[in-house]
Amino acid sequence: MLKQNLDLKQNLYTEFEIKGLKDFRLEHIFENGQCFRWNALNDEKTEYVGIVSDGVYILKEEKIYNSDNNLSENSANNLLNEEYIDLKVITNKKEAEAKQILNEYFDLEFDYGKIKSEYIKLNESLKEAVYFAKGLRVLKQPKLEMIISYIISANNNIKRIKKIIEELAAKYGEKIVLKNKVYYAFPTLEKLKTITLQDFIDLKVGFRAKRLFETIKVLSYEYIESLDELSDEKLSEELLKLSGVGPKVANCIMLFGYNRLESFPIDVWVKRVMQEVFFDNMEVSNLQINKVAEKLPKKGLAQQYLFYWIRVGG
DNA sequence: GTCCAGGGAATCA
DNA sequence: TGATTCCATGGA
Repeated sequence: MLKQNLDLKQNLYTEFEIKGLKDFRLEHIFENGQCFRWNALNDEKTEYVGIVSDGVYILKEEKIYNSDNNLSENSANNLLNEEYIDLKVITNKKEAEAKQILNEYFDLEFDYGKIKSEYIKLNESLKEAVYFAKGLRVLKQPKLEMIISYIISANNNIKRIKKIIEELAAKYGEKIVLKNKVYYAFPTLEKLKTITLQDFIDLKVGFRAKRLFETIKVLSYEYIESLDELSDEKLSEELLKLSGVGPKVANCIMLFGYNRLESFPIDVWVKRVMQEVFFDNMEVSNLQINKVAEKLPKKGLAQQYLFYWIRVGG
């Protein structure tokens, strides 16, 4: 009897809508390399399931409409800021808490209209990228998860990174049930500290095993949170002390975990698109790329539009 | 400065 | 199909 109640309780879920979202498209947000725990549920990529700390969320784009409340086609020709979207949410969390978490996670208070209008005046290619990825947002993701995930990401591809993180969560994370399906939260730091070097090798993280093991040993939640007080420069300095964290990884952690919109991670794709847009396809150093990037306001955000544009539009 | 480390996806022949 | 290339970091 007791067990049955427990199962029933685990299968409780909440369903609600968030209405009138601007600058918001699930595909643009989830398919640009900033997160690893969201998976599309349909080919149109209008419905996703994902995990945020200890919550599972099924998100579905319900209705897209313009300011006159007319239904709108998903067309690249639509003017910026014209579209609104209603999002259906199914979650194991209570409605009020879920709303608060999603509001923070998607940074819904941040106004993309202003920065987008700056970008489209700045450069033709950037304008094209912004129109192409108009529903893109930079997520505010859990910091520990970002540190570990981006160490795993070093010299790796997104598909495999996702697979490794899924396995890590399945082995060491808390179980979460939603609609009779089982999901796993990203492991807590306490749990991560129980993972041996051999365990990491068994997870097939390759040469990153030692880096992960070493870094987890020195981390604490207090330390991770305290870094939030630092300037961009100091934060970067601290992150670079961690084993497995170089300039690219540090910038990813800063941009996606600490919401530092001036961080500019340069991977092979960003290098490619920057060379194409600003250097007439000439081979240049990261130093030169950074110099050009300095001229872009909130350059981490600009980097995201360009990355999505070159990878998906390309 | 140059080389290499696992692993698997992507791209090539 | 099988071979080759790609990928970000750190240690030798």
